Order: sequence, then C-alpha cells, then structure tokens
Amino acid sequence: MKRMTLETDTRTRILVVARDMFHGRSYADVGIQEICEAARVQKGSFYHFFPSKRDLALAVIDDMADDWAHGFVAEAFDQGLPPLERLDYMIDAAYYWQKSAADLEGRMPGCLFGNLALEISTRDDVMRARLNAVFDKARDKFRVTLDQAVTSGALAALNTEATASAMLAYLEGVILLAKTRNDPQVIQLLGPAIKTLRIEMSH
Amino acid sequence: MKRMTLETDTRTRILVVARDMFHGRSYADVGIQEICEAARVQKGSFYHFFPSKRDLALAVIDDMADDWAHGFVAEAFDQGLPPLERLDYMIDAAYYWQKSAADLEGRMPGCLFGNLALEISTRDDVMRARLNAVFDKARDKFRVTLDQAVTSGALAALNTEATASAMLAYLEGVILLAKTRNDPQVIQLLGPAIKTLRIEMSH
DNA sequence: ATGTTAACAGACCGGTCGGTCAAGTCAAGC
DNA sequence: GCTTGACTTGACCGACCGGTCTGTTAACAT
Repeated sequence: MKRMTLETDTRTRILVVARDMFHGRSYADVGIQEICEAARVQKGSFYHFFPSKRDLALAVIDDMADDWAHGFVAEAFDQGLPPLERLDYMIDAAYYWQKSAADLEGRMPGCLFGNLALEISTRDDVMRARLNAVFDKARDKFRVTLDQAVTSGALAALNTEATASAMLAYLEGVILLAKTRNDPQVIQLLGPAIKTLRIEMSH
Repeated sequence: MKRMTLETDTRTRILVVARDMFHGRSYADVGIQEICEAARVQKGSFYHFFPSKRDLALAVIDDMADDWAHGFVAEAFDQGLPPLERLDYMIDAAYYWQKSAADLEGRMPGCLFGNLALEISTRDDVMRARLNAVFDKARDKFRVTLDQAVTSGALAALNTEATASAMLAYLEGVILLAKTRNDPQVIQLLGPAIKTLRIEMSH
C-alpha cells in the first residue's frame, strides 16, 4: 500500500514545510502555492492529501503537539531531576530553542500554538478547541510536576491545577514578550520566576 | 482648516472601525474593503487618509495605546489605592472588559497588542518595535507600582524592573490562555497570582 | 496483459486582495 | 468670482488567494 519513495514522503514534506512556515510567519500570511513550492509539490498533490488549508493547519498542530510531547517536553518533565529543577530545565530548553531559531532566521518565531491561538481562535472554533487541548496537555505536565514537588515536600501545599495553568500562562507570556522584543534572552531573564508563581488551595 | 462634520470625522470613523475589527479578528483577516464598508467610506477616501493598510495598523496601535493609557490603565494604576491592590484592580478591569466583549461578540478578543505582536512581529520590524514600545510603557506602570510597594514596606525588596516585565508577561499569558479557552473567568482565576511573581535583585 | 487505484501534474476558476487614478464636489481665502 | 486644495467618488488594476478539474503516471492485484 504505502508507496516507497527515496526521498521523504510527500505528505510529510508538506507537513514539515508548512509547520516551519506557519511557525515563522503566520497562518494567513503563508499561501498554499508557497507551501507547494517549498515542498516541491504540485497543487493537485497537495489537495490529494489535505482537503483544505484549514485541515493542513489542524494536521500541523497535531504533528507539532506530538513532536513536542515526545521531544523537549518529555525531556524536560520526565527526568529523574527534582521536580522544581525540571522547570528550570524547561525554561532553558525553551531559551535554546528560540535562540537557535533566532540565530538561523534572524527572528524569534515564538510558540506555534500561542501564535495560532491568538491569530485564529476568534474565527475557528475547531482550531481553537484543538489548541486548547494542546494547552491542557501541557498544563497536565506542569500539574504532575507540581504534585510531585508537593508530596516530596519541596513545595508547600497549593492548588496544583490552577498553579499549573498559571505557569503555562506565564511561559506563553514570556515567550510573547521575548518575541515582541525579538530577544530570546528575555526568556532567560524572566523564565526562572515561573517557580515563584503560587495559587493557594481554595477550601 | 479642519473640516467640521456633523457626524464623526471620517478618519476617526475608519480608525475606530479598524481597531474593533483588528481586535476581534486579526490583521490579515480584515480587508480594506471591509473596513471601508463598515465605516461607510469609499476606498479612495481611505487612501486619502492612510497611505497603506500597514500605516492604518500603526495608527490603530497608537490610538489604542492612547486610549489604554488614559483609560483603564490610568484608572487601575493611578489610584490612591495601596500599590498591591492596584494589581487586583487591574486584573478585575481586564476581566470585566473581556467579559463584556465576550458577551457582546460571543468570543474573547484578547489583547489587541498581544494579538498583533504574535501575528506580525516576525514580518514587520517597525510594527514590532511599536508594539514593543507599548509594552515598555505598560511595564513602566508596573515598575512604578512595585517601587511604591517596596518603599511603603508592603513588599520585600526585589528587582522591580524585571518583576514588572514578568508581571506584564503573566498578564499577557493569562489573556492568551483565556482567549484560547474563550472563557474570561480564566482571568479571574489566574489573575490574582500575578502578585506572587518575584524576581530578586541581582547583586 | 489488464484493470484498478493512489499519487502526482498543472492548467484553470471566480473572487478578493491591497492599491491606483482620473474626475468631481465643496468650502474657505483672496 | 475665481482659485486652491482638502476631501470624496467609484471604476479599475495586476497579483494572488484557496480550491477545482481533467489528465497522466506508476505500482499493485488479478
């Protein structure tokens, strides 16, 4: 069934290219024609794999969420490191990622999910929900980490669910600010303060 | 010189309409034709006042920044309230603003500056710089508040400059998350934790 | 060999994009 | 009353948008 190709799979090639372009620019700014050219694919082939641009974006989100979960998120969160140090590790990872991207492209791309969320969540409820789900997953990683920190006594008891959300919000906000300044160092400067965020238990 | 008109000034009408549309949707998604229709203005008139769509956006940013500075920011920050309570006041103001917008339009618009920053700061350095300046101003409001909190003894000494940036980042992040969930209450839930953010003085 | 079908090619579509322009309106200054 | 210049009108432009359509190719099973 699966066609064996010497080079990368066409669908994958489209996906990879589209991800990078959406990430580095924006959803609306990148045209299908442009994506096809970059992926060396014809329009007809594109629409063979993706019903619409929107569906491509959804696929990109899923794809990126996967890579993310198995990539640096897993790395940052599933360590044998003490819980709170994982947060520092994650901030560091975010910094180096954005830094290297900025060095390559000359500008900080920021967070693909945050970018897309602000750009299209007012116009497309399906995409908004999908992005929301990605954030929920990320928040869960934070929550687990916080739970462990509390049970290990490294942290006084708190509302781990809400605090996890707060930390995710802070991370996104820091990346937003860093992108606006086009300076990854902002992440290094502000990032570590993520550990000071606290939302007490409501009782 | 100035032409007196019974109804609102044409330029102002364009500005107001464009602001709302950019805020509620996105820069790329709103066309000039659409803006003209909503403002009951002809294309030619539009280009009489604004050299380009980009220049309109810049004007919108300035306009909004002004309104913001003289509106709820001034209200939230220049009170006779104790410094730390101003932060709560500001969170509250943000919540009610987003809430009423969501009730009217059915969706949370989020922060115009944050939205624009993520959408175009990778493509237009001038706009990026302008948005950055707006953020700098906002950060200054936070810093002054923190300075007062420290001198009044309400807060232990800390790096007010960096902490102010952190708070701004957190605010933007919270709004981003709330917009993605399309639920203003997220602001109420996460917002108050802004007071827990701390970046110590480097010495 | 032949029929089937996924994969790919590329011309083509109506519509919309941001932006231009020539023509005209009208009130103020001389 | 004539000129000036800000303002308005609406037709028009080429480029590009997302998406469709008709074919062609090549790897399969039969």
